Amino acid sequence: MQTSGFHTAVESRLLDHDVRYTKGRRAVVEALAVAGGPLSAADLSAEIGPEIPLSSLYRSLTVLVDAGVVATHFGSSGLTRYELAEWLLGHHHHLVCVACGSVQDISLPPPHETQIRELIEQVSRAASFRPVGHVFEIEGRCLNCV
Amino acid sequence: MQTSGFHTAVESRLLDHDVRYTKGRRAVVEALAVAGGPLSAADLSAEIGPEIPLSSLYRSLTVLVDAGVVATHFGSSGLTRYELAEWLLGHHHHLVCVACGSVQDISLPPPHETQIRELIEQVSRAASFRPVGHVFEIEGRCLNCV
DNA sequence: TCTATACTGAGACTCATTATCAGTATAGTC
DNA sequence: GACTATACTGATAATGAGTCTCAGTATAGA
Repeated sequence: MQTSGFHTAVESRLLDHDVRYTKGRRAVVEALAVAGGPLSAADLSAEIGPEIPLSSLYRSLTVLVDAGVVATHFGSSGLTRYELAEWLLGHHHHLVCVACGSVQDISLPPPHETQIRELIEQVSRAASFRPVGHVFEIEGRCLNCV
Repeated sequence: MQTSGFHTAVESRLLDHDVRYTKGRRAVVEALAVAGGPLSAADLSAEIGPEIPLSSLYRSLTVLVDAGVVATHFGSSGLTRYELAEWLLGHHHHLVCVACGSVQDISLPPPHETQIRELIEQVSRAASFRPVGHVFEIEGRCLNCV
């Protein structure tokens, strides 16, 4: 992924939220941009290095989530993972490995995505539920854990 | 849901795992059986009452999960919720309220379920991924939180 | 350069969950 | 029924992800 282009997009989005695009926040966005799926805070810390302490990392994540730049993902194993929001990364879904816990992004063929959207409309209407998003994940074993 | 019938099924399953079906474990299964969606440990404790302390409750849950009687669900807000396994409850999906965190079970019309299964096959094959299950959740606002 | 305010780093803290350990209940055997 | 091995429980301590606090630092705007 080209990490140069969207830094300005992220920066202007943060400015809209009266928030600066500092070194620590930039490091988080950079690390998420090159990842192939959502990362935990520990993953991020390992990726970025010790120059950003965990407390600052968590705070950066909170700010970025509030500004809609980063999305949270609560997958298996019960720890929070983070990834860039869909307006940066595009709509996608996840392959979750039940053995090693890794998460890989995939995108679905457009007709299937349409099917899912229709399904959501139909089911939500029946349940008087107002949908704002959906999670579709395939659980299984990745190439390394077969 | 009739809670009488499957206690014997659960008991025999636990016996297969060399594990007893004790009062505390029975209370957990009973509480999950009457719930309309996955419950957190705190929910369960409130439901069951103080006669089962939290430490025992968590242990019971661990045993039941290991035996395949209970399934874990890691939803938003980062806390683990528990529900009866699919062989007891039937295959279903979730409506997750982003406001109050509640989770409601739904089942999809069979043709849609078939669509999803086919989609999973297709996507997994393309990614050399061996699927064992899937999560499909609709996020939005429930009737109480509109 | 000055000032107000946002941000950072270190460490204390919270809270869900897990581990420990001594005591209790239970199944199987005599 | 008594005995024994083992599973189970309850209380409590420990763990670990994530949050809060506070003093010090950086930055934007004047």
